[in-house]
Amino acid sequence: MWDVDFQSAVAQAEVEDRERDGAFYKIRFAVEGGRDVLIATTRPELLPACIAITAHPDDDRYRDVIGKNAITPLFEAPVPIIADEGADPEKGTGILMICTFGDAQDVEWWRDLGVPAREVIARDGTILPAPWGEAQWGSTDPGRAKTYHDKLAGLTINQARRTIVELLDAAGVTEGEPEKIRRPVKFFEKGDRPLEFVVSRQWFIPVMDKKKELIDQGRKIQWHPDMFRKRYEDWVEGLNQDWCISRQRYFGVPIPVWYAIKQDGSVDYDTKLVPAKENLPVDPSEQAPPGYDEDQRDKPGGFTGDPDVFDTWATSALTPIITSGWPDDMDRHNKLYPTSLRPNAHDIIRTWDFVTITRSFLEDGSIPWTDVAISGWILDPDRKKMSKSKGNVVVPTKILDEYGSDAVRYWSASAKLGVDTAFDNNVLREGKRLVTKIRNASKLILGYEGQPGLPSQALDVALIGRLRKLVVDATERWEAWDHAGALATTESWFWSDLTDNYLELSKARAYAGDPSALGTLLHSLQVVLRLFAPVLPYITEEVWNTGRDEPVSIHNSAWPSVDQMPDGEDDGSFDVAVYVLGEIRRAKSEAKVSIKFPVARLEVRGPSEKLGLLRAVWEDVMATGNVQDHDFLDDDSIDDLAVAVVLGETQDTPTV
RNA sequence: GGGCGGUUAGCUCAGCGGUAGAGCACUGCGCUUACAACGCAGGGGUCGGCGGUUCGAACCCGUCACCGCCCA
Repeated sequence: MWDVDFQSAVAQAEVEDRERDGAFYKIRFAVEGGRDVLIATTRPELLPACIAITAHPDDDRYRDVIGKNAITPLFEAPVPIIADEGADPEKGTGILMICTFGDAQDVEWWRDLGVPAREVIARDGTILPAPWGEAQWGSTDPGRAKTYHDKLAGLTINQARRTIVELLDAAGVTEGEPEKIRRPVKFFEKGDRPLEFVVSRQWFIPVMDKKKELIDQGRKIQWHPDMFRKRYEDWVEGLNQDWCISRQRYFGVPIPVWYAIKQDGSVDYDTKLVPAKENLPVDPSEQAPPGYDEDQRDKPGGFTGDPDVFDTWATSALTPIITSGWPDDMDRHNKLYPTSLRPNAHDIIRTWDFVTITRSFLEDGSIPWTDVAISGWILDPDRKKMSKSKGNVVVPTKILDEYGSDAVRYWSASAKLGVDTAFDNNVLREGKRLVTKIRNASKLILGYEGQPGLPSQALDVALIGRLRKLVVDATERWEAWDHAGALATTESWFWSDLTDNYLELSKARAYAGDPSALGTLLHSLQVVLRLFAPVLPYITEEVWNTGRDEPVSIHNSAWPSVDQMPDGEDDGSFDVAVYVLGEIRRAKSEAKVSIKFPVARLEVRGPSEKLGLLRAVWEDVMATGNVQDHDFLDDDSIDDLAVAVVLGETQDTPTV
């Protein structure tokens, strides 16, 4: 496939289908022996390249003409009418022309039928002149064919289409108005002109015969999420061309091949001159092949260099092999390869992932990575794909300046692997908020004075128990490739358990220098900082080193493990404390008084078991709620604690 | 046309068999000595529709609709 604008071949992986308006033109072909047929085509300008006509074998309308010859209008070329299941009876008139080269299907037919090639489209996208009457250009009236063809030669494809339709109309062989249709047209993914099939010399890596092996290679790799492995397999399964690796571009790695030039001055492409492996890399436009001198370049009996370069993908595909030291440091290579992780979005599975897997397989049968992590796209707020040309993109430097680097990392880490997410400034704000919260909470914890000890008080032991659960949970999520879940569970514990509740409940004791409270606070901070560290590297590093004489990076510290933590078990006292404190807070909120407002008397009624838990943490609840007097009433007839809050005298009557 | 995702509070998204969640937005209160770029409290959802399995379904199965992606 050839891009007229880029003047280069492109590979299947770089091609995308785009819906475009088109039309079926209906053209009448005479059939030898009487009747005629009306073929439908979207590309009438390819009529001179018509080499056969085909209809579905089960299509009764055309069964009688299969095997006969038809005559192309204007050019009077006899072409065979063949039956092929690739012809869709539902489309157009059900009978169509096969040309060199309209599309991939045409190329296939051309190969299968072994009919001559009639090349009409030049590499610059114009119509080539044709030697009607000679070898492959058979016609019952070469003079007439040439006359028509001359009117087309040199025109662009679009001009030629208009011109030939006029000529056909004038000849009275079209029928009715063209039928408007939408149909997919192949484009180079970075181009904006339809691709053409042209005849050119290119280098290919055979992959069509290795589909099974390449799918097997994909199965040796862990895909996260696994559904994207299927995406890869579908792509390999659907390949219909070998991998075209040569490009006609200014830059790139030169293809290290020369060709001999015959005595008559023509290039002998069958005599390839290849450099010795140890002499690579080689630039055939600068260097001469073995056994030749530079002054023999482009001369009869001399040589010429291959002018092409490798496709970007063909060279990029070496990345995991090269970064691990190949071929100079094979010890390092053997140690580091296959590499562990390839992260990319789902749109380049067919490029990066495919070509790299293919390249490694061809090199030594290896896989390039053990794991592939496929991220979703960040869509614009209207859930449309971001694109530079549409301008609906996020400018990284702008959000980095506005929210900070940790907040941007928070935002990207919040998106679940493989899930497309609409861009939302609020997530960045949330990240920035979290960073601020971590800084403030750390300031409080590190600002306490006193000697930290092991957690011994009921509330402290319970918090450590909950922290142990968090460590297990977050670790499991990381190991399951769920970074978003690990972050969410860590953030939830930090915000809810630690700052909203424990920091408040522990204040009285912490300000008094209670070793159990101080030890619990410091340990909790050290653990939660390390859980946050992969996502928030800067704030965690900053806090980690606060007060240290010799900075030590948190990113070199060990991941938290429950084996390294103080004992602790959540016996339910934490929830009881939070519940009773919540009742006090609500009563004050409903009374529209400050959170500091004294509770004259608190009456708690409920099962003795829960009252027991409350008694264990009562000192903390009482101090936090500013409770002056209390009464606990055993009542095993109810399941939950019932809390009655009697507020003290107000100095100012609150307005309601 | 085939395949794969998605559809949960106004918005962005978690949850994926056991009493509906978070942040933002909204309402009320509160400058409480970590934090007003904040805190506390509160309102708001028959988890796209319809069937089925189950003691029990947002979650499993079937089907339809709509959105998106990949491939023809």
